[in-house]
Amino acid sequence: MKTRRQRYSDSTKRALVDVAQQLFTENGYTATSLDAIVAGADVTKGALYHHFSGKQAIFEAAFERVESRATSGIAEATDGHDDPWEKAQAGLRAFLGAVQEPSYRQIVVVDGPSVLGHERFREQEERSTYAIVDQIVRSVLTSEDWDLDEAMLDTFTRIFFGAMSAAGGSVAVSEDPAAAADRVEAAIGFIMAGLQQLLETGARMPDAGA
Amino acid sequence: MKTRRQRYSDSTKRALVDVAQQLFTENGYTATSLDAIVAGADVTKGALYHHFSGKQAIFEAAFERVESRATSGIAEATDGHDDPWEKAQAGLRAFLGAVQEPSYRQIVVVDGPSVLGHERFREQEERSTYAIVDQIVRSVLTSEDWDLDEAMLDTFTRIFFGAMSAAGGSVAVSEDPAAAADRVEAAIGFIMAGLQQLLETGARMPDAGA
DNA sequence: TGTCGTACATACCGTGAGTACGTACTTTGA
DNA sequence: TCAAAGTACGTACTCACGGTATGTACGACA
Repeated sequence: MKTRRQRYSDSTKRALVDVAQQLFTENGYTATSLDAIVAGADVTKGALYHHFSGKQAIFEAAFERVESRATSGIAEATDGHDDPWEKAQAGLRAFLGAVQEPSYRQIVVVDGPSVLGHERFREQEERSTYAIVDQIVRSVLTSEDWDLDEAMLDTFTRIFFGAMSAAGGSVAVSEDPAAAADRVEAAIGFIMAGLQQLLETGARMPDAGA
Repeated sequence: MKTRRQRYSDSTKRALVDVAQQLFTENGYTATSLDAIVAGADVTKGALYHHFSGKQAIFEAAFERVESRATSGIAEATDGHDDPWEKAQAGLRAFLGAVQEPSYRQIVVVDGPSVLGHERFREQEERSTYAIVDQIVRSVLTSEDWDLDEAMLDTFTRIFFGAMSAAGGSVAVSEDPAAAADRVEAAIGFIMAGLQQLLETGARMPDAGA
């Protein structure tokens, strides 16, 4: 049972993150001042510094919210598909959609690494969108007929995650995003099909541990 | 013929970029003050603002230098190979090496997008490392026996470029970079081999224009 | 009903990017 | 050769912004 005080508190905190997310999305991190955020939320710096330890902290709150929304969106899209291949298709489509959202592009892709730092950024990603991609890649590249060791599966996930992120970014700036997204889906589908075929024919990795 | 004044001028400018690159690499963009840069170069802010329009401009100078060094390093590695496949192997290896350099990781990968902005960042990349990757991908994925249209080749380049960047980043933070690099090379080689095999057997893209 | 902690507001400080202006030196033209 | 002009800086300052220190009102709880 939330007390009345807590409800007020929660609402101002939510208002702060709301405004922060919007301003960070529109102007980027450095061009967004705390004064603008507290003005937009109709509070003062005292309130902000009561709820957050500083600018980076409120950015991270917005970051987590955006990542979380993207993650649940993708998870929702993959649910209901049992076939790994269909699941991958649906996930890829949802991923490409999520990456095109302005908030995601600016807060996660552009400002995320520099504000949070590389390792903290990776931590955040690894327990959200990356985790989903990892799961999908594993289900598609794993079978009774062949096996890849753990390190190699990780490598493939990294590669596909990077490929999809970059592709998503190019889709977003394309003049015909729908067509670009179709091309990306086709290309990645093609790549996965080639991989499966190679694995089925029992091809060995080209000197993986040289 | 350079006048004496110009030589002095050039040397201070070079000194400024030298120090800037080092400090940006060590501390990141925002944590590097212009005062620290001019102190390291033994000049004053007047000198800096005479040569550069501001902090972003001197960052961009450092950025271009780092990108240029990476580009020439990769180009050097691919030269001398005539076979597209060997060229791709050498280029990939050089790319993975370049991405591991601290200056490249911090200035280009981490701070680049947020400081320069997404579109300006893309411009810079497109005329340096991206151009090389594009060339290599084209040479490997083009043959007399099959053809991909221009847009599809672009898509593949984007995908491979993103894959290699992400993979390079993970190689750099790995505890055994050499082994990680080997795995990445193997994985990408595997992907390319699968693609070639699919193309040779005349497989069509899975509904590319659906 | 008093007191204690929470949820803010207000006033202030320090840092750092950017600017205005001064100055020495060097090239250029008569 | 000597003034005039432009270049390559140095010095001193402003201002915006992140952060802090301190005050205060109000709900919870005894």
